[in-house]
Amino acid sequence: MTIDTREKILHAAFTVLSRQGYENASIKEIAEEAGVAQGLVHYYFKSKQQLMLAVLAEVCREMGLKEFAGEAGARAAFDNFKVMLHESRDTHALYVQLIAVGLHDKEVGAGVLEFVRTDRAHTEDIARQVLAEREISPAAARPIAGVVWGAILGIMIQHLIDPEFNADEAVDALAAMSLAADYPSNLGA
Amino acid sequence: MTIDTREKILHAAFTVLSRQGYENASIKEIAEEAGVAQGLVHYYFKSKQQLMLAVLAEVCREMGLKEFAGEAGARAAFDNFKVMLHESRDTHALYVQLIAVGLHDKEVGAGVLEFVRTDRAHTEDIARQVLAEREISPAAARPIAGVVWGAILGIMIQHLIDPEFNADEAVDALAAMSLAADYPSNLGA
DNA sequence: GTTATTTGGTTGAATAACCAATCAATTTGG
DNA sequence: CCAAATTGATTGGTTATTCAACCAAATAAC
Repeated sequence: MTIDTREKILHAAFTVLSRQGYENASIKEIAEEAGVAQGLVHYYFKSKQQLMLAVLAEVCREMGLKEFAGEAGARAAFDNFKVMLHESRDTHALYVQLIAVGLHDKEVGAGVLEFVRTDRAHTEDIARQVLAEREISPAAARPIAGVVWGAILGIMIQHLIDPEFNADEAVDALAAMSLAADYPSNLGA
Repeated sequence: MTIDTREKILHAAFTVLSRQGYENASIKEIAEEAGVAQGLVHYYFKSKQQLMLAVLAEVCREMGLKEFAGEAGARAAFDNFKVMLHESRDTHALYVQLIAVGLHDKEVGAGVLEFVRTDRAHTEDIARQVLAEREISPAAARPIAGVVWGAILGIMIQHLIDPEFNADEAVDALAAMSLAADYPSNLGA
């Protein structure tokens, strides 16, 4: 039974962190959740911060990028996001947590930044394709990606915070707004 | 010299929190920053959580709502946000911090939620006015507010995280997208 | 007008709990 | 038999919170 112990600890860390938040998550509790002695956590991760970075990598992987292309792809991506909103609540909560930690922790911040840039670049690609399909200058792709990616994050956060927030209709509105026929006419000047 | 001591502590808490983040901000350090004995902090705020709530109120006040109305007001609000992005960096960082804390702290979460709802409702008002000016059904105001408010938060976060992110162009794009002439034709069904 | 007394503000040391990290000892598996 | 994996007690430090003592100024008593 070689169920990777490291994996077990990592998963326990994920669970405890998303349940209790960063500041009340102790190594002791993570070890307990994993059903393992305290010392073992430091055997696999030399510091709590290293463990955090490993969890961050795991979170990024779980939110990982599927491939979408063109306007049809954009619509598929929005639909996919609607599903994720309900299925990956814990992952999203942990993600927001890590963004906050990253604001004051250099290493975590660097990891978060890298993921954000990659993900936003992916959004920008799709935007560029949509613009190309409509034979519009691709100059607007970057600002649009900033808006759309930001709106997705913002909707995710509202969905986490507010049980009455209707995330689905917001995503639909975002899709409509970002795929409206003529919106970029006054953009990319 | 009756400079309100409570105020002094509150301000010190704001400073230390936005400088070091929630999890490394100790009462001791806040007291030092305020130039005051440790015990005094608990004299004015019976627990660290109470202090957090007071700081949250202060943060909400500083991000507080100016009044805007109609499409002209919407444009003014976007411009105002562009200024705030650069002037209120600390406040915004602390805000994100508190959102994350609120995910696992009931009281802070309630405070954050209240502010979010108020602020989003304000956005919804403006949206409704813009729709009215164009004689379009106001049904779309709520989802649009979810998107625009979320995008603002998302842009704020990107601006905090990524020094190379061009927040101004993103805000301009958001303004263009949300004020485009015909975007809501397929919304509010 | 000059002592007491009370009050609210302030101090810093003490408490008790908790934490990440270390490490010597033990177990397990090849 | 050895090396890797695992244990749990220990260490050194930090934390929020409590508390008895102290101070200054205001109020009351004489």
